[in-house]
Amino acid sequence: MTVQSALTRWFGKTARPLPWRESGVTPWQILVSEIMLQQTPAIRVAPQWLSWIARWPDAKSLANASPADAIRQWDRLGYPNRALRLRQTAQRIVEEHGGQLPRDEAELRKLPGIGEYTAAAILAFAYEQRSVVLDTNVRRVITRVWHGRERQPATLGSEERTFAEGLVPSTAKAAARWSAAVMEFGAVICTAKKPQCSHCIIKNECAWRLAGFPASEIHTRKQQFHGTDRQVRGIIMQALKTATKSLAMSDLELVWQDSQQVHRALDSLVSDELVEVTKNGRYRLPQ
DNA sequence: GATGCGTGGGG
DNA sequence: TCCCCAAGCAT
Repeated sequence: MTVQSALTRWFGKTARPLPWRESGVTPWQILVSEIMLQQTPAIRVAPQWLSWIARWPDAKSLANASPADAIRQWDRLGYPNRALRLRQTAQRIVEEHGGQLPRDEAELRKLPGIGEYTAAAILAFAYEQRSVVLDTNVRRVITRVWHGRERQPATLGSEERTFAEGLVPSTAKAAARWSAAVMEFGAVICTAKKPQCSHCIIKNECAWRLAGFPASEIHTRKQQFHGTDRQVRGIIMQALKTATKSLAMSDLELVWQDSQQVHRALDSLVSDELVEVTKNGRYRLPQ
């Protein structure tokens, strides 16, 4: 039995009951889940997806919502730019695609917030087309099982794409199932931090295990979060989301000790159109 | 191609 | 406490 069929069978038996996997979920709703899942764990997305879909079940309804409503409904999923782009995509779909999500990869990639991974995921999971779905889970599983290394390269290159494409089954349905299976396998078994190798059904095929689990080099430290503009942006957005009216600069300067940094973070939020300046020079979510 | 962009949970 | 990481994208 090939690794592909083993993981696909495993997925069929043990897949987590995530709400966007239920029958009757539309391609648009799959897209909403994919945007929410960008850099956010599925367990945190699930309840937010349910309430979002209950409020805005299709592109048209979201297109008619205000940015402020979308940002507030996004709640604390992080990266609120995603909420804005999702709403912009809804408007584009209504205006340019008759309210229907495109089935074409190039058309999907033109939409704000949809990149290489998300376009491939839509093709596979919403339309059951053959595509090369390469997220962090798939890259990690391929690196370990086929190349015998612990960690994938920092940047995704053409060699990785070519190799991954060669693993995708030729028929559309099998390809879509494989992508779902290998992603799930990376998310719950072949995890980054504490892989469950004792429960792994392909341990005898794993090049990483056969090589004795060699550790990869520690990569350069990421940006520290505490004290960054990112943190201040989050605090400002939280203040504006909970406010019942617009806030003055003097209000916002109270949310962080460094008022220079508040100014800088606020400027970037305005530039991102996550914050609006009123005629009176006050601040609020974009109406 | 490196960097910026939230938030929360786990070790 | 601190650090890592989580279905990436845009610039």
